[in-house]
Amino acid sequence: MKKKLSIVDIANSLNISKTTVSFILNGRAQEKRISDELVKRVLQYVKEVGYKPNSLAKSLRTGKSNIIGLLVQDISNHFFATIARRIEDLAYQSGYKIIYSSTDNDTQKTQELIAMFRDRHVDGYIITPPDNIEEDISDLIKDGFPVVLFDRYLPKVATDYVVVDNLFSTFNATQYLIDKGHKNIAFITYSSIQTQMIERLEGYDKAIRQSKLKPHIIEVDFHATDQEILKLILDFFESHKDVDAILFANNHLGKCGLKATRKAGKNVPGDIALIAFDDYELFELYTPAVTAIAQPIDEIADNVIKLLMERLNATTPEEKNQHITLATELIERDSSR
Amino acid sequence: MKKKLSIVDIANSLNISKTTVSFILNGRAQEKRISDELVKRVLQYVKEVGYKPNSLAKSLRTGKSNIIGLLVQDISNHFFATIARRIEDLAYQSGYKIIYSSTDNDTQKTQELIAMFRDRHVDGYIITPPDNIEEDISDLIKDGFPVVLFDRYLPKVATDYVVVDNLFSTFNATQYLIDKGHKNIAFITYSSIQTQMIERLEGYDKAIRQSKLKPHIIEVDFHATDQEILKLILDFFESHKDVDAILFANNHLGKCGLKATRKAGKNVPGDIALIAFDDYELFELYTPAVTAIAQPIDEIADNVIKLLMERLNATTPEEKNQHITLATELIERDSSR
DNA sequence: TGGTAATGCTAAACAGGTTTAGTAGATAAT
DNA sequence: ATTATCTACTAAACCTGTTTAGCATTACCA
Repeated sequence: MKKKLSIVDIANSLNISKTTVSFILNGRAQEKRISDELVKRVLQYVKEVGYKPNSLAKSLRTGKSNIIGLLVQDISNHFFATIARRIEDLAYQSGYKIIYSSTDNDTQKTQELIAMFRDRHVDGYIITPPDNIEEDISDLIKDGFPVVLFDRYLPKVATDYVVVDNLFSTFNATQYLIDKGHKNIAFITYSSIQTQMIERLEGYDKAIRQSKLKPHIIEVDFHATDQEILKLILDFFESHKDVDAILFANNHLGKCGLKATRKAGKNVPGDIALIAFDDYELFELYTPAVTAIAQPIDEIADNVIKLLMERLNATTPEEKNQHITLATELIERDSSR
Repeated sequence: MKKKLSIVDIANSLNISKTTVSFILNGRAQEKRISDELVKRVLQYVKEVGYKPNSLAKSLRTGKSNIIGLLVQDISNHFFATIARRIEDLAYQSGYKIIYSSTDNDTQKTQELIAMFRDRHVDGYIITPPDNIEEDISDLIKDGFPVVLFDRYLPKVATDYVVVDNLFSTFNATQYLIDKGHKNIAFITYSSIQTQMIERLEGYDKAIRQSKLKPHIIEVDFHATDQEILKLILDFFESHKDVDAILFANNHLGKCGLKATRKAGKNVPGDIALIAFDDYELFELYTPAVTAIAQPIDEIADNVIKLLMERLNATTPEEKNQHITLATELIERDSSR
């Protein structure tokens, strides 16, 4: 176990001061009038012995870490995992590392994670906020940290965020079902006060109202198990034999819905048409293939990183917040024909 | 933006030395003979003002970070995402945080990530090693860092690891197909020198040989796109009309295989029986439901953390390595009946 | 009563960088 | 000749903790 080199070792070996080494390694040689000859000697030697500055010491002094904290609802969910993966790659290209963790939509856990990130001096935050986290996010912003939210936003907190046009997405999908002649269209969602869920409900509601149809809304508790969701849907089928189409508010509910329709022996789309929010590998291969509202995953990640990088590179704190709303795409497959 | 408190602020406010504060906060009060009365006062005050020690400074001095570095092949893959998620939860319970990143099976990227982890003073490593990473892992171990591998191992490097019984898994699945009367069983795998892939191939090969059947092996390049894999399989169908069963070496190949059989218009399991390695949500809902070799995801995560914690808590470096091999389960569904 | 031990606490060094303030010597300006 | 300016560096402070070594007191014992 060879001992790690420190900047002092480098300075001593070259008989110069560590200050000089530090200036050179941080590209401030010109500014500090270090001779080109010495700069060359130092860089050469540093490369030769493979010296890497200790980033803890660096962060301790500068307060910067080149690390971005990413908090997603659940990293084992395909939607978040894919976005996280792309954000990781993009950040890496800009010289930033990512630390990520899952919030589980749990406020307390999220608070602890934010505390840990602060403690670790992360330079910026990317968050899918759970409920009641407004104050913690506000504190971050007040203390000057760049924060970008995505998937949903906090109406009471002024931040940058990237979302999709949820209202139009479900409005459009519902209208599509209406145009196909469906009269009793149900909407299965989580009971949630998060913006994305509220907007999706509103989109459905708007289309239903416009056509003067009767709304059928099932709200599932966020903590319900798959079994419970399944039962809820089956019971709904039992009590609403006339329902001829269902729109699911996210991919997990969609998956449970597929199991339920199968279990109920319903013919899709003959007895009942289905549309899910969030496309999913499963949906293309399912029989029948499932129509889905696809979110632009790559674009979401690209814009999140873009906003964050702008803030990180800004010399003066930008007052104005940027809100990016991306379009979704209704991918028509057999389950709704 | 209120300035963060430091240990000096605490010490000054209480008119005592920061050494005392440090001892108390690290539970060394008894050992250092600090009076109970003072301990109480300090703890009370610290709690009151919400002081949290700066962990960068702490890590800088102690060399410990309470962070575990987790390197998986691809965090957007369901198998790894689920394991990562559980490892995160378990580590959290033991007071450790996780930093994770995807290796992409890319040796250079992995080397850079290991360097970054070292730099950040992570206390231990959990890795699914890519090819040619033996030296870097050996260096970690030589330098005294706890390292646990999973999913695969490095025959030339003495480490702890957690794997599944790959050989028996594919042997068993192949034998199962043979017992069902299949005569021309193909095995689709990646051309890989990684232990898990080699063992899976061996298991298939052993069963085929024992029954004196003819092996049909398709090796796909790791970097092949889904389109290329699809084409490869379709071409294989074209040139091997007699194949009546396929065993896929992992879940991704399984998914491509499903698309291919559908595209080729094959009847499953009538024309061809299918078994995939790694269970997958998709497989249960597919028509017909896909038989799969399920890995014990939770158990893998549990054992990985167990081994790592043992090393982290050990006072003397343990010489002996622990190798844990877990059983898989063949989940029989319609695609192989 | 003098020496040892225990008690309760602290000054200073340290980890490894960055940054501020400044210095010695050469050159230019007055 | 003296002062100002520039060049090329550097000493020391700083970031915020932990750890080592040690210093007054008081207590104990022969």
